[in-house]
Amino acid sequence: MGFAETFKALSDPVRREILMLLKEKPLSAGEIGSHFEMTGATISYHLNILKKADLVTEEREKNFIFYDLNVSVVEEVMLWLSDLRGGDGDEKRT
Amino acid sequence: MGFAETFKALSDPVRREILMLLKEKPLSAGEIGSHFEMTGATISYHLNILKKADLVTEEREKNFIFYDLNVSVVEEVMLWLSDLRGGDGDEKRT
DNA sequence: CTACTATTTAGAAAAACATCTAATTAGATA
DNA sequence: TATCTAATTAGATGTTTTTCTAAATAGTAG
Repeated sequence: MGFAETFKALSDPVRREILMLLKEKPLSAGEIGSHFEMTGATISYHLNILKKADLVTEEREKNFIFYDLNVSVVEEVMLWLSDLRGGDGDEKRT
Repeated sequence: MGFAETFKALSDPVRREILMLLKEKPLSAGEIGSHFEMTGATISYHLNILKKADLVTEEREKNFIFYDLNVSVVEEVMLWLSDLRGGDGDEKRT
């Protein structure tokens, strides 16, 4: 997978907002798009980046494609940060 | 501060490696540079981005400038991710 | 099969980024 | 003060990113 891709994906405000929307429930590309002042093509571009980073999954249903947050990758990032922070849980002892 | 700056800073592999080096102990710009195949100017550029994102602090000592990891910002990012993941700790109940 | 709807792909253009070399600053020491 | 060392700033350049419009795909429904 690679943290490069993941952090790159997380580094854009639009993509972070998309993820926050998906936190509530899966949404179609169109529904996601309606939250932004951007063309569908641009939304598609961002969704593709999120998909490549494995931060979202997609599922086709009828004429729509629903996107959903992939929590496990979010947790991997948290682990990386946890490692960076030092130790990996609640540091208490010397 | 803004997550935009922070995630952008984290999105580069060189900068992530710098942070990992600083996790162990504070280092001078020169010491950091010696870990990479890059000019000092480029390292300085990256350090500046990390500094603007508040991910590192700097401290002058004699002729050197020592950089250190700022753990508290790392923790803020973890909180954001935690929120994204849903709930904020160990989800257990329905 | 045709037409409609949802979404993606292609190509272009502007802005941001990462890197280099050369020049500059700031502090330390002779 | 002159010079040496550590690091930053300036300016240039090639690459990547974000965004758009227009065209293509894919699946639905008549």
